[in-house]
Amino acid sequence: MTTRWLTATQQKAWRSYLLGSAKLMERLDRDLRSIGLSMPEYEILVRLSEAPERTLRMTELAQSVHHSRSRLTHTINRMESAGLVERVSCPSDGRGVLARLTAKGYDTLVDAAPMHVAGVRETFVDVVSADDFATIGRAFEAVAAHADRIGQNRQPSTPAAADDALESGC
Amino acid sequence: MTTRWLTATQQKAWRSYLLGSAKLMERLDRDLRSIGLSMPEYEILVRLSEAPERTLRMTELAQSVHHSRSRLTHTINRMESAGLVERVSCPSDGRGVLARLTAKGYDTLVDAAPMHVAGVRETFVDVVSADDFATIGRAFEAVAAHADRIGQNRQPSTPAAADDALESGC
DNA sequence: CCGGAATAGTTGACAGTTCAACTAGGTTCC
DNA sequence: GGAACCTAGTTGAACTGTCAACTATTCCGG
Repeated sequence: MTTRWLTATQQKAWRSYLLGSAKLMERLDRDLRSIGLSMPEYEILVRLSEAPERTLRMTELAQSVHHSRSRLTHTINRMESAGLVERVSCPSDGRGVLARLTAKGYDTLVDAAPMHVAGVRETFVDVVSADDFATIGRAFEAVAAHADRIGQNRQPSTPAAADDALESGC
Repeated sequence: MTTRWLTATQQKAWRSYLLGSAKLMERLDRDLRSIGLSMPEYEILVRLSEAPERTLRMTELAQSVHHSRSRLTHTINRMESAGLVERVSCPSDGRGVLARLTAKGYDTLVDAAPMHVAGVRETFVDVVSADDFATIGRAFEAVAAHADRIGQNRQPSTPAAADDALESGC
């Protein structure tokens, strides 16, 4: 099968997306770093703050922020050293570990949230129209759902004979 | 000033965006990794392939893929060891270094591109409507442009007194 | 031209992520 | 009730990215 390359317009849109989202994340990360947090850590604080008892099983938390279990272990290690969370062993499952937000962790989130939300607004929400923002939300919801659907039984995506000349690599 | 939190709808859109784009990048990266490349490396190959002589100054290349100069140095080191690019000293500027795509680098790109483009389509372009995709392109173009504009003379974004209670950290 | 400032690129230490291997506690089923 | 298997979480090594410090060259004002 011959490759369906992106049109010039699609390619431009794709590159704008890559660039814009990189700059967006960069800015938000930089903001958070000024108070000693990173984006992934901030998201963990948010998820825990919303959970009953401000506590979640490691695996649930990992799924919720979409990290690997290993990555979460490392991150929680760092956050535990910083006193933001603590580990509690799970009463109902001997294998399980609960991550619980400490008071300090909660305070840190309360400190960080206004700045973070302001950053999200200033660099994103208030930069695009309300309609466009809603469209982005719907579109990426579909992207996430679709990724799950095909994520199951997927072949390694055709090792791909270079059956045609390079046209536009995106 | 009291924080303008995100509405529930905005928050949902924001989280969908975070999740969807994470899954998207994850998939594309995984595809490329099956032939020994990463997203950043792939983008470098593309930029070089499009440049006259398949050659760019390090700094131009860094700006083009939006990496720090340091990051580019490290990445080009790895790619040079892999034989994908080579360094040439710049004739017109004694400080300068040119990165040039090798034949092997070009072949690698020709191999990778069909799979990569197929991945971009399958997980993104063909998942959302053409209109939505165009909207995303325009929106993130604006985000990128705005980030540049405020990136210049920006105060560290108000260290922010926690002047109000936590409502929704995004 | 000479001295200071700016620019190009590299370096090495550190922080964060991934990956594969591992421990340990549950589940199933005969 | 125990063998085989599955799930939860951790570990450590390898890899990637960041940051601040450094070298080398060019630019610019006097």
